[in-house]
Amino acid sequence: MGRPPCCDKVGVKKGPWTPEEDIILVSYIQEHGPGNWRSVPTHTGLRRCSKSCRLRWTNYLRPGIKRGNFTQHEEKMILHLQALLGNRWAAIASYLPERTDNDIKNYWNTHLKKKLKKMNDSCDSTINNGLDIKDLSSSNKNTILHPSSTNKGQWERRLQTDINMAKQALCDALSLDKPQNSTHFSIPDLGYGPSSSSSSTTTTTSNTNPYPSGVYASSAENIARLLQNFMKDTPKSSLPSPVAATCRAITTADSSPSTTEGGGEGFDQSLFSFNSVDEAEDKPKLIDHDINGLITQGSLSLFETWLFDEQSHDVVINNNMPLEGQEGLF
DNA sequence: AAAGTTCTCAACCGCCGTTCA
DNA sequence: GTGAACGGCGGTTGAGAACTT
Repeated sequence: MGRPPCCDKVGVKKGPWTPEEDIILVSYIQEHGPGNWRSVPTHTGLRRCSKSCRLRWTNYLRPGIKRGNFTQHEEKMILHLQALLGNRWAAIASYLPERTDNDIKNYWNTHLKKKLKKMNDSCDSTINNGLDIKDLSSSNKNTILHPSSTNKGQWERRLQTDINMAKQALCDALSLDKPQNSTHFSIPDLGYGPSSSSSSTTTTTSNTNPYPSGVYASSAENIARLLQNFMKDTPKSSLPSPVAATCRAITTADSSPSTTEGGGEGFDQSLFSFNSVDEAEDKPKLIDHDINGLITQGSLSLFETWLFDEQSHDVVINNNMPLEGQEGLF
Protein backbone atom coordinates (compact mmCIF):
# COMPACT_ATOMS: atom_id res chain seq x y z
CA MET A 1 0.00 0.00 0.00
CA GLY A 2 1.06 3.57 -0.59
CA ARG A 3 1.03 6.45 1.80
CA PRO A 4 -2.11 8.22 2.92
CA PRO A 5 -3.12 11.29 0.89
CA CYS A 6 -1.51 14.57 1.97
CA CYS A 7 -4.72 16.50 1.84
CA ASP A 8 -8.33 16.00 1.07
CA LYS A 9 -9.05 17.34 -2.39
CA VAL A 10 -12.57 18.22 -1.27
CA GLY A 11 -12.70 21.50 0.63
CA VAL A 12 -9.26 22.63 -0.45
CA LYS A 13 -9.22 26.36 -0.95
CA LYS A 14 -7.83 27.88 -4.12
CA GLY A 15 -7.03 31.35 -5.29
CA PRO A 16 -5.08 34.22 -3.77
CA TRP A 17 -3.76 33.84 -0.27
CA THR A 18 -5.17 36.10 2.42
CA PRO A 19 -2.95 37.89 4.95
CA GLU A 20 -4.42 35.67 7.65
CA GLU A 21 -3.35 32.55 5.80
CA ASP A 22 0.10 34.02 5.21
CA ILE A 23 0.50 34.72 8.89
CA ILE A 24 -0.56 31.26 9.87
CA LEU A 25 1.85 29.73 7.40
CA VAL A 26 4.75 31.99 8.37
CA SER A 27 4.22 31.40 12.03
CA TYR A 28 4.04 27.65 11.55
CA ILE A 29 7.25 27.62 9.50
CA GLN A 30 8.90 29.89 12.02
CA GLU A 31 8.20 27.27 14.63
CA HIS A 32 8.82 24.09 12.66
CA GLY A 33 10.97 25.18 9.76
CA PRO A 34 10.21 24.65 6.11
CA GLY A 35 9.72 21.15 4.84
CA ASN A 36 7.33 18.31 5.58
CA TRP A 37 4.72 20.18 3.62
CA ARG A 38 2.14 17.45 3.80
CA SER A 39 1.76 18.10 7.51
CA VAL A 40 1.33 21.84 7.14
CA PRO A 41 -2.39 21.95 6.25
CA THR A 42 -3.33 19.51 8.99
CA HIS A 43 -1.25 21.21 11.68
CA THR A 44 -2.18 24.77 10.77
CA GLY A 45 -5.78 24.22 9.85
CA LEU A 46 -5.16 25.91 6.53
CA ARG A 47 -7.55 24.69 3.92
CA ARG A 48 -4.79 24.61 1.36
CA CYS A 49 -3.03 21.68 -0.18
CA SER A 50 0.56 21.07 0.81
CA LYS A 51 1.73 22.00 -2.63
CA SER A 52 0.05 25.35 -2.40
CA CYS A 53 1.68 25.99 0.99
CA ARG A 54 5.12 25.13 -0.32
CA LEU A 55 4.61 27.35 -3.36
CA ARG A 56 3.40 30.25 -1.28
CA TRP A 57 6.41 29.95 0.98
CA THR A 58 9.07 29.49 -1.69
CA ASN A 59 7.71 32.08 -4.08
CA TYR A 60 6.46 34.76 -1.75
CA LEU A 61 6.99 34.43 1.98
CA ARG A 62 10.45 32.95 2.16
CA PRO A 63 13.05 35.36 3.60
CA GLY A 64 15.65 36.60 1.18
CA ILE A 65 13.39 37.10 -1.77
CA LYS A 66 14.00 40.26 -3.69
CA ARG A 67 11.01 41.74 -5.40
CA GLY A 68 10.71 44.50 -7.93
CA ASN A 69 12.65 45.38 -11.03
CA PHE A 70 15.44 43.19 -12.25
CA THR A 71 18.83 44.88 -12.48
CA GLN A 72 20.83 44.91 -15.67
CA HIS A 73 23.20 42.46 -14.13
CA GLU A 74 20.41 40.07 -13.28
CA GLU A 75 18.97 40.46 -16.74
CA LYS A 76 22.27 39.59 -18.31
CA MET A 77 22.69 36.63 -16.02
CA ILE A 78 19.27 35.33 -16.97
CA LEU A 79 19.83 35.85 -20.67
CA HIS A 80 23.09 34.03 -20.65
CA LEU A 81 22.05 31.30 -18.29
CA GLN A 82 18.92 30.70 -20.34
CA ALA A 83 21.08 30.37 -23.40
CA LEU A 84 23.30 28.00 -21.53
CA LEU A 85 20.72 25.95 -19.66
CA GLY A 86 17.49 26.43 -21.55
CA ASN A 87 14.22 26.91 -19.69
CA ARG A 88 15.51 25.31 -16.53
CA TRP A 89 14.31 28.06 -14.30
CA ALA A 90 15.15 26.37 -11.05
CA ALA A 91 18.73 25.93 -12.17
CA ILE A 92 18.89 29.52 -13.33
CA ALA A 93 17.37 30.68 -10.05
CA SER A 94 20.13 28.91 -8.16
CA TYR A 95 22.52 31.52 -9.55
CA LEU A 96 20.18 34.31 -8.50
CA PRO A 97 19.29 33.21 -4.99
CA GLU A 98 17.25 36.31 -4.28
CA ARG A 99 14.90 35.54 -7.14
CA THR A 100 12.48 32.68 -7.37
CA ASP A 101 12.27 30.45 -10.39
CA ASN A 102 8.71 31.69 -10.86
CA ASP A 103 9.89 35.28 -10.90
CA ILE A 104 12.62 34.54 -13.40
CA LYS A 105 10.24 32.56 -15.55
CA ASN A 106 7.72 35.40 -15.49
CA TYR A 107 10.36 37.96 -16.27
CA TRP A 108 11.62 35.88 -19.14
CA ASN A 109 8.17 35.37 -20.58
CA THR A 110 7.05 38.97 -20.20
CA HIS A 111 10.22 40.92 -20.88
CA LEU A 112 13.22 39.06 -22.11
CA LYS A 113 11.45 36.94 -24.69
CA LYS A 114 10.15 40.07 -26.33
CA LYS A 115 13.51 41.74 -26.13
CA LEU A 116 15.15 38.79 -27.79
CA LYS A 117 12.48 38.64 -30.45
CA LYS A 118 12.96 42.31 -31.16
CA MET A 119 16.68 41.83 -31.39
CA ASN A 120 16.30 38.87 -33.67
CA ASP A 121 13.76 40.65 -35.82
CA SER A 122 15.89 43.71 -36.27
CA CYS A 123 18.95 41.70 -37.01
CA ASP A 124 18.13 38.18 -38.01
CA SER A 125 21.39 36.48 -37.39
CA THR A 126 23.06 39.10 -35.28
CA ILE A 127 25.47 38.09 -32.65
CA ASN A 128 24.66 39.54 -29.28
CA ASN A 129 27.71 40.05 -27.11
CA GLY A 130 29.40 37.45 -29.18
CA LEU A 131 26.58 35.02 -28.60
CA ASP A 132 23.55 34.32 -30.70
CA ILE A 133 21.28 33.48 -27.83
CA LYS A 134 18.38 32.13 -29.83
CA ASP A 135 20.53 29.85 -31.89
CA LEU A 136 22.56 28.75 -28.97
CA SER A 137 19.52 27.98 -26.92
CA SER A 138 17.95 25.83 -29.58
CA SER A 139 21.17 24.21 -30.61
CA ASN A 140 21.95 23.34 -27.04
CA LYS A 141 18.63 21.62 -26.66
CA ASN A 142 18.98 19.84 -29.92
CA THR A 143 22.49 18.74 -29.41
CA ILE A 144 22.15 17.72 -25.82
CA LEU A 145 18.78 16.09 -26.01
CA HIS A 146 19.03 14.61 -29.47
CA PRO A 147 22.62 13.66 -30.13
CA SER A 148 21.54 10.88 -32.35
CA SER A 149 20.37 13.38 -34.96
CA THR A 150 23.91 13.81 -36.11
CA ASN A 151 27.07 11.79 -35.88
CA LYS A 152 28.83 11.73 -32.55
CA GLY A 153 31.94 13.60 -33.61
CA GLN A 154 30.01 16.48 -35.08
CA TRP A 155 27.70 16.56 -32.10
CA GLU A 156 30.56 16.69 -29.63
CA ARG A 157 32.36 19.41 -31.54
CA ARG A 158 29.19 21.47 -31.81
CA LEU A 159 28.38 20.99 -28.16
CA GLN A 160 31.91 21.95 -27.22
CA THR A 161 31.62 25.09 -29.32
CA ASP A 162 28.26 25.97 -27.82
CA ILE A 163 29.53 25.52 -24.30
CA ASN A 164 32.61 27.57 -24.96
CA MET A 165 30.51 30.33 -26.50
CA ALA A 166 28.10 30.29 -23.60
CA LYS A 167 30.93 30.37 -21.10
CA GLN A 168 32.56 33.25 -22.90
CA ALA A 169 29.30 35.17 -23.07
CA LEU A 170 28.55 34.58 -19.43
CA CYS A 171 32.10 35.55 -18.60
CA ASP A 172 31.66 38.77 -20.56
CA ALA A 173 28.38 39.51 -18.86
CA LEU A 174 29.89 39.08 -15.44
CA SER A 175 33.08 40.93 -16.16
CA LEU A 176 31.13 43.88 -17.54
CA ASP A 177 29.61 44.31 -14.15
CA LYS A 178 32.78 43.91 -12.20
CA PRO A 179 33.32 47.62 -11.67
CA GLN A 180 29.91 47.75 -10.04
CA ASN A 181 31.00 45.11 -7.62
CA SER A 182 29.07 42.25 -9.06
CA THR A 183 29.67 40.08 -6.07
CA HIS A 184 27.12 42.01 -4.10
CA PHE A 185 23.50 41.96 -4.95
CA SER A 186 21.65 45.22 -4.95
CA ILE A 187 18.24 45.76 -3.50
CA PRO A 188 15.94 48.00 -5.45
CA ASP A 189 13.93 50.63 -3.65
CA LEU A 190 10.58 48.98 -3.28
CA GLY A 191 9.23 51.69 -1.08
CA TYR A 192 9.36 49.52 1.99
CA GLY A 193 10.90 50.60 5.22
CA PRO A 194 12.18 53.93 6.45
CA SER A 195 15.50 53.84 4.65
CA SER A 196 14.61 51.80 1.66
CA SER A 197 16.37 54.08 -0.76
CA SER A 198 19.67 53.70 1.02
CA SER A 199 19.51 49.95 1.20
CA SER A 200 21.01 49.42 -2.18
CA THR A 201 23.75 47.03 -1.28
CA THR A 202 24.45 44.35 1.19
CA THR A 203 27.88 43.67 2.50
CA THR A 204 27.42 41.00 5.06
CA THR A 205 30.17 38.50 5.27
CA SER A 206 30.23 37.76 8.94
CA ASN A 207 26.51 37.24 9.28
CA THR A 208 25.75 33.62 9.94
CA ASN A 209 22.39 34.00 8.33
CA PRO A 210 22.69 32.56 4.82
CA TYR A 211 20.76 35.47 3.39
CA PRO A 212 22.28 38.94 3.11
CA SER A 213 20.85 40.95 5.94
CA GLY A 214 19.39 43.73 3.87
CA VAL A 215 17.57 41.40 1.59
CA TYR A 216 16.44 39.35 4.45
CA ALA A 217 15.09 42.35 6.22
CA SER A 218 13.43 43.60 3.12
CA SER A 219 11.43 40.42 2.96
CA ALA A 220 10.76 40.38 6.65
CA GLU A 221 9.57 43.95 6.46
CA ASN A 222 7.07 42.93 3.86
CA ILE A 223 5.70 40.35 6.21
CA ALA A 224 5.77 42.80 9.08
CA ARG A 225 3.80 45.32 7.06
CA LEU A 226 1.32 42.64 6.24
CA LEU A 227 1.12 41.71 9.88
CA GLN A 228 0.60 45.29 10.99
CA ASN A 229 -2.36 45.67 8.68
CA PHE A 230 -3.69 42.37 9.85
CA MET A 231 -3.30 43.20 13.51
CA LYS A 232 -5.26 46.42 13.09
CA ASP A 233 -8.33 44.47 12.13
CA THR A 234 -7.93 41.34 14.17
CA PRO A 235 -8.43 41.02 17.89
CA LYS A 236 -5.30 39.47 19.36
CA SER A 237 -7.33 37.19 21.52
CA SER A 238 -8.74 35.48 18.46
CA LEU A 239 -5.33 34.34 17.30
CA PRO A 240 -3.63 31.11 18.26
CA SER A 241 -0.95 32.00 20.79
CA PRO A 242 2.09 31.27 18.63
CA VAL A 243 0.61 33.41 15.87
CA ALA A 244 -0.19 36.21 18.25
CA ALA A 245 3.31 36.05 19.71
CA THR A 246 4.81 36.19 16.26
CA CYS A 247 2.65 39.13 15.32
CA ARG A 248 3.63 41.01 18.44
CA ALA A 249 7.30 40.34 17.95
CA ILE A 250 7.33 41.22 14.30
CA THR A 251 5.23 44.34 14.49
CA THR A 252 7.16 45.61 17.46
CA ALA A 253 10.49 45.03 15.80
CA ASP A 254 9.34 46.57 12.57
CA SER A 255 8.20 49.75 14.22
CA SER A 256 11.56 50.31 15.81
CA PRO A 257 13.80 52.77 13.97
CA SER A 258 16.28 51.29 11.62
CA THR A 259 19.76 52.40 12.45
CA THR A 260 21.92 50.85 9.83
CA GLU A 261 22.26 50.34 6.15
CA GLY A 262 19.77 47.86 4.81
CA GLY A 263 16.98 49.21 6.92
CA GLY A 264 16.46 45.92 8.63
CA GLU A 265 18.93 45.66 11.43
CA GLY A 266 16.31 46.63 13.94
CA PHE A 267 14.43 43.58 12.98
CA ASP A 268 14.75 40.46 15.05
CA GLN A 269 16.26 38.20 12.48
CA SER A 270 15.98 35.24 14.76
CA LEU A 271 12.31 35.26 14.03
CA PHE A 272 13.05 33.86 10.65
CA SER A 273 16.32 32.12 11.15
CA PHE A 274 16.16 28.41 10.83
CA ASN A 275 18.86 26.00 11.68
CA SER A 276 21.08 24.78 8.93
CA VAL A 277 19.39 21.43 8.75
CA ASP A 278 16.05 23.01 8.05
CA GLU A 279 17.54 25.33 5.53
CA ALA A 280 19.28 22.54 3.78
CA GLU A 281 16.01 20.69 3.68
CA ASP A 282 14.34 23.70 2.18
CA LYS A 283 16.87 23.74 -0.59
CA PRO A 284 15.79 21.24 -3.14
CA LYS A 285 19.28 20.49 -4.26
CA LEU A 286 22.79 20.65 -2.91
CA ILE A 287 23.68 23.08 -5.64
CA ASP A 288 21.22 25.61 -4.33
CA HIS A 289 22.71 25.45 -0.90
CA ASP A 290 26.26 25.67 -2.18
CA ILE A 291 25.67 28.54 -4.53
CA ASN A 292 23.73 30.40 -1.87
CA GLY A 293 26.60 29.95 0.44
CA LEU A 294 29.15 31.11 -2.07
CA ILE A 295 27.19 34.13 -3.11
CA THR A 296 26.13 35.25 0.30
CA GLN A 297 29.67 34.98 1.53
CA GLY A 298 30.13 37.96 -0.74
CA SER A 299 31.64 36.06 -3.58
CA LEU A 300 30.80 34.14 -6.68
CA SER A 301 34.27 32.76 -6.47
CA LEU A 302 33.69 29.15 -7.39
CA PHE A 303 31.35 30.02 -10.19
CA GLU A 304 33.73 32.62 -11.50
CA THR A 305 36.62 30.27 -11.11
CA TRP A 306 34.79 27.87 -13.34
CA LEU A 307 34.33 30.60 -15.89
CA PHE A 308 37.83 31.95 -15.80
CA ASP A 309 39.81 28.85 -15.19
CA GLU A 310 39.36 25.96 -17.56
CA GLN A 311 41.41 23.75 -15.29
CA SER A 312 39.03 24.04 -12.40
CA HIS A 313 36.08 22.39 -14.04
CA ASP A 314 36.53 19.11 -12.27
CA VAL A 315 36.20 20.74 -8.89
CA VAL A 316 33.09 22.59 -9.89
CA ILE A 317 31.43 19.63 -11.46
CA ASN A 318 32.16 17.63 -8.39
CA ASN A 319 30.31 20.33 -6.50
CA ASN A 320 27.22 19.58 -8.55
CA MET A 321 27.25 22.45 -10.96
CA PRO A 322 24.09 21.83 -12.99
CA LEU A 323 25.74 20.83 -16.19
CA GLU A 324 24.50 17.31 -16.52
CA GLY A 325 25.79 15.51 -19.49
CA GLN A 326 28.68 17.86 -20.01
CA GLU A 327 31.19 16.18 -17.79
CA GLY A 328 34.25 15.13 -19.62
CA LEU A 329 33.71 17.55 -22.44
CA PHE A 330 36.23 20.09 -21.24
C1' DA B 1 -14.11 59.79 -18.16
C1' DA B 2 -15.06 55.45 -20.18
C1' DA B 3 -14.03 51.53 -22.87
C1' DG B 4 -10.83 48.58 -24.80
C1' DT B 5 -6.31 46.57 -24.84
C1' DT B 6 -2.05 45.04 -23.00
C1' DC B 7 0.83 43.77 -19.24
C1' DT B 8 2.09 41.63 -14.93
C1' DC B 9 2.58 38.06 -11.76
C1' DA B 10 0.54 34.96 -8.24
C1' DA B 11 -1.31 30.71 -8.44
C1' DC B 12 -2.74 26.52 -10.62
C1' DC B 13 -2.03 22.33 -13.44
C1' DG B 14 0.06 18.30 -14.83
C1' DC B 15 4.10 15.72 -15.35
C1' DC B 16 8.13 13.27 -13.51
C1' DG B 17 11.49 11.34 -10.35
C1' DT B 18 11.81 10.11 -5.56
C1' DT B 19 10.21 8.46 -1.27
C1' DC B 20 7.73 5.69 1.73
C1' DA B 21 4.35 2.32 3.66
C1' DG C 1 8.64 -5.22 -5.21
C1' DT C 2 4.71 -2.34 -5.81
C1' DG C 3 1.97 1.48 -6.02
C1' DA C 4 0.46 5.76 -4.22
C1' DA C 5 1.80 10.19 -2.31
C1' DC C 6 5.33 13.67 -2.04
C1' DG C 7 8.27 17.24 -3.68
C1' DG C 8 9.85 19.81 -7.36
C1' DC C 9 9.64 21.63 -11.83
C1' DG C 10 8.09 24.06 -16.17
C1' DG C 11 4.06 25.60 -18.69
C1' DT C 12 -0.11 28.01 -18.51
C1' DT C 13 -3.92 30.78 -16.85
C1' DG C 14 -6.64 34.55 -15.26
C1' DA C 15 -7.62 38.51 -12.27
C1' DG C 16 -6.26 42.93 -11.52
C1' DA C 17 -3.34 46.84 -12.78
C1' DA C 18 -1.61 49.85 -16.11
C1' DC C 19 -1.80 51.86 -20.34
C1' DT C 20 -3.93 53.53 -24.71
C1' DT C 21 -7.50 55.24 -27.54
